Amino acid sequence: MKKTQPEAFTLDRIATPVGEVLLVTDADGTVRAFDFTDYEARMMKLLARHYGEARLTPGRAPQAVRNAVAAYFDGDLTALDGLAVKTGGTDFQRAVWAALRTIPAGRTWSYGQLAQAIGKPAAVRAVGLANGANPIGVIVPCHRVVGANGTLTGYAGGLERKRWLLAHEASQDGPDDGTQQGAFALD
Amino acid sequence: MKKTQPEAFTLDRIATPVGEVLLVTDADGTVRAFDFTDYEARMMKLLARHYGEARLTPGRAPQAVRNAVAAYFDGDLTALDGLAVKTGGTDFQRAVWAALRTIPAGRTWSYGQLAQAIGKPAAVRAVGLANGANPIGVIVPCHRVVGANGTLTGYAGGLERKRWLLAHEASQDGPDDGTQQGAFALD
DNA sequence: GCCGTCATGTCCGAAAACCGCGAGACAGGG
DNA sequence: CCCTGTCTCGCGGTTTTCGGACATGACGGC
Repeated sequence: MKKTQPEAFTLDRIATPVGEVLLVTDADGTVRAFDFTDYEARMMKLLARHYGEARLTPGRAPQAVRNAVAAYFDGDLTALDGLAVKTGGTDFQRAVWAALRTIPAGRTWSYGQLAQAIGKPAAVRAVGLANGANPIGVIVPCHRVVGANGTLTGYAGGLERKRWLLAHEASQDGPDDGTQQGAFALD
Repeated sequence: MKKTQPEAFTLDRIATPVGEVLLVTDADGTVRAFDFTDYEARMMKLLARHYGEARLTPGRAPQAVRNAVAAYFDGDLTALDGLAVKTGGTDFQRAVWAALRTIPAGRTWSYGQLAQAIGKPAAVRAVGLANGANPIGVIVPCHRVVGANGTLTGYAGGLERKRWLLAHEASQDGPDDGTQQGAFALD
């Protein structure tokens, strides 16, 4: 029974403008999961899938990480870029998640563009799947992917939040950088 | 992705009258696996299943364990009884394997008796399955289980060896203890 | 006696379902 | 004619489900 000790993680909770978030870090201070409190069940399921009954002990994440999160929501859009993250998942999923982090704040990609970026232009739909299975929301910016026609299509934390995040990121440097960053519907 | 460090085991090889055996022990000297060399692939598969890519380093098992094994094959049939063992597997399987160790040398049970012993008299066939999945041959004496009519039915190390082991155990104290220990076919 | 039948737990492979897509066809409405 | 909304279909990983195979044995029919 014992299966090579369950690996101990720390579970922190932080308030943000879009609701409280859950932040899971390991002993090295590397981020393992990040999600909104009202989707806690989903996060737990992903953690269980990747790490097999990992032990979560409530506690405080490293100050550097907490600061970065706060800074991001405060308007410093690149504050999260330096954070170390680690995930489980299949090779394909990890490729998708890695590509996500290359999308700059304020910009959006379509699922097709993302598929192309990882060298599998036809795996468009699978990319959507992997996107939805992202265990580290916001920090790994899966919200920066929208439909080819600009619709938001979906978000694990609720479309409302996806809309808010994109607006938050777009509002900083204005729409004059030539890309279609403002193409999503603000309702 | 690293999954909670692989747990280090020692792999020893010992010569016996029925061929070389593989003996896997952990840092505590507890036996984790025991099988015949010509079925190495099967043992590796079981180890992988239970411990997920456990690291095996060739080496020497604790002398106490090596002595016990030698003593058993030399005629001291109870020499293995004191050895500590540890396994993975499901609750059901562990129940079966635990029950196996209560069968004294020189005696045999039927699969039905074994099923009854663990409180699931109907799970006869499942007991056979669990028996076949036993990662610690000989020490956990799965060879002491035979068909209700006395046929040997099967053995992961080859029926030849099952036959040898039973004969070895029966030859020591004679058939006059009243039980059906000599009921198996010696070919 | 010999044979088919059924209960039982676990693993394994195959198949299907599931989708946070996107391109193309088509019908309406200005 | 152009633009838009709706529908259909093919795409491709991942997860789930399902069915079979087994180290058996008790039972009911022939």
